[in-house]
Amino acid sequence: MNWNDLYRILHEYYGDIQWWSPEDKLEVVVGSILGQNTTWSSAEKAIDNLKQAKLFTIKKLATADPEVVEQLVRPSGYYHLKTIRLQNLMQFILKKYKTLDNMFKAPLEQLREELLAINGIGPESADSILLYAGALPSFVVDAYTKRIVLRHGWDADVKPKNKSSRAQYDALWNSFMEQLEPHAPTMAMLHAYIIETAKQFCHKSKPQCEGCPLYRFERVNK
DNA sequence: ACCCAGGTGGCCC
DNA sequence: GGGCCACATGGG
Repeated sequence: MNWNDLYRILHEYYGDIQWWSPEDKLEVVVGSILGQNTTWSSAEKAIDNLKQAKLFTIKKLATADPEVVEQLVRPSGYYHLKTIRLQNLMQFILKKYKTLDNMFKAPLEQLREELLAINGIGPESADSILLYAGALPSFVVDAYTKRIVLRHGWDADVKPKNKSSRAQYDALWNSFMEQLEPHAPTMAMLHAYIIETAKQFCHKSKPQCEGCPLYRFERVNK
């Protein structure tokens, strides 16, 4: 499967959908941590709590009492872990770049490595930050992306170096990065299409594939 | 009473 | 490196 073809068929099916246009870049950055392995509505609750508590700035989040933050982010789950991770990230940004706008002026590859070096930031969180907060062209490979790719057998020609989850992420990520133009809006839109398709037609245990545009596409191309 | 959700890191062999 | 597991709350 060529990812540009995937974009074309989903664009034809969904048109120009509006997925998520956050008012605030910090919301994306914080959301990349609080959204880990939870529903977005739960992460949003936690973000609202932080805003209500007037803690929603890099500096305040970086320096706030961890016990206070823990209670506020509780609805998003893993509240102890996520507090540590969130404060790690905020302290890094504060110390190294001061502001998000300044941070996103850094070269993509360098910034990606720096983010990945932070405890609590894995490849998906890093790429979400780069693509959705920084508008930098780094494709996001999430659970939805993996599930759709695996279910359709499109990973056959995407060989990871080993079986670690990180190698699998990298193999898929490299494939998207090689084929797609380095254009953030296109990458964001494709990712939005993938999420929409997975939510509608590609559930984890209960297959509800009826009507999925991807099966139609495969039939046509066989 | 299950199963699932936009992950990540630690530990053990 | 590869396999397993803790982390935690909320919704279907």
